[in-house]
Amino acid sequence: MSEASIPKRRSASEKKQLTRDNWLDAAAGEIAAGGFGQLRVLTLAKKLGVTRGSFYWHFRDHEDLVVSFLDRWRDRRLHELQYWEPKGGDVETELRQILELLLTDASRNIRRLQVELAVRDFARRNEYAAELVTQVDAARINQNCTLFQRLSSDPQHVKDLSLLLYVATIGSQVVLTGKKGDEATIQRIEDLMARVVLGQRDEP
Amino acid sequence: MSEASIPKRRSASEKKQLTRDNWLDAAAGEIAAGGFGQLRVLTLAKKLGVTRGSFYWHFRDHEDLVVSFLDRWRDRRLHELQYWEPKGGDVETELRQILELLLTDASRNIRRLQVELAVRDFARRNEYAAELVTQVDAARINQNCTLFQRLSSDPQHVKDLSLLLYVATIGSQVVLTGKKGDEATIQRIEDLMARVVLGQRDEP
DNA sequence: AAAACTCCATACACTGGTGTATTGTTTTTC
DNA sequence: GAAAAACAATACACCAGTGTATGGAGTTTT
Repeated sequence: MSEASIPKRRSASEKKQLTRDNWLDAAAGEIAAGGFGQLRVLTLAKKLGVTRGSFYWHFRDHEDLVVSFLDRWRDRRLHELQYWEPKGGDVETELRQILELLLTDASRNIRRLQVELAVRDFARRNEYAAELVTQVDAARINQNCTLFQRLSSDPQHVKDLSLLLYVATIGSQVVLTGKKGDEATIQRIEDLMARVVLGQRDEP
Repeated sequence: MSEASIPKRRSASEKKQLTRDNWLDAAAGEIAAGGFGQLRVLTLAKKLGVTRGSFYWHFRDHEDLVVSFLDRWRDRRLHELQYWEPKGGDVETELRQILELLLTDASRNIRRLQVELAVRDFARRNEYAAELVTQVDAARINQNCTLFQRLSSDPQHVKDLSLLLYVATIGSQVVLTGKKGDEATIQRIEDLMARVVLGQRDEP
């Protein structure tokens, strides 16, 4: 596999040849909608306007697709963390930024959220997926520690706070599944969370 | 057909006749292990030592099984709430009890937890399941409001606190998926959560 | 004890999905 | 511009699973 390959194909409905990534993108749609259990090669092919003959050229089999998808997901989730570096400012605004990123922004990108929940669910019965999810979780939790270090000097307390923030955001994403009043609710959680965390300023 | 050579009924083990609930219990196992997508009539029958002929006497079809299972789940989750009524005592011990119930206890009962997560996941692509989950969520969140009313006089703040506690517990259950060090981690979240909530005592 | 009811087995028709092999059609590359 | 490589269609063999029809075997009712 040489790099320097500029994918110049965009298949909407015209007859352009597909790439591995096109299949993975299509898979993302299916996974977001129905989870890994509903991921069908046949459906994907139909969606892409080709037959399964194409699929089995790009992928060894169904499992290859799943593993490739998971790998790409992990890589992207880890890579995007570098863009979330705190922009500076005082602790409160920085916290606000992170909260908005984790809660409000995340809840808007429903496709991405659906995929994440699907991966998480799949991880409960798939060793490999579980491993990747663990990596991503650890990286994300670790990410926020740098912020919380400015709130407390106790390293254990810092880790706990970061973890609490993380489980709260994940829980929000699981419970508030795109209903109507969820936007406002998430906003309230965000506010409360900020209040709660700032109330934890060094007092062990 | 020669005269009875192989004992047909309860051939391997002394089996009484099955009831609808037996099938639902078996379904719970499958759902906990693989989610609703992996729920197979054939597998269930094999597990129960019978053939599908039995199933189609107890249930109209596969969907009937799913709906029945969901209904039973909802009923049980709503019903059990009445046993979680606060036993009295001061606010702190009461909060401790609830936290222990929601976090530590819940994480021990992994079968129950697996089913709940599976139902939640299924709810993302099934209207009916989504409706039931919403009911259960609302009931549980409402449950804790009575406690938090003793912490704050602002009804909105009470609801927010209850919601935060709830999403944090759900998030914990999703993230901490039965790994090794999770017991201790959950304990720490429990402590921190208590600290955080008590720190929210009426301060407008 | 015969009838009736309850529960389960067997056999069959059918659907939807995977994977493989072979051939056909585009693009690259030389 | 022809050979080679990349991509896709077609046909096939082959499951795994659902649902139905029907015929039992056990149990209860009359």
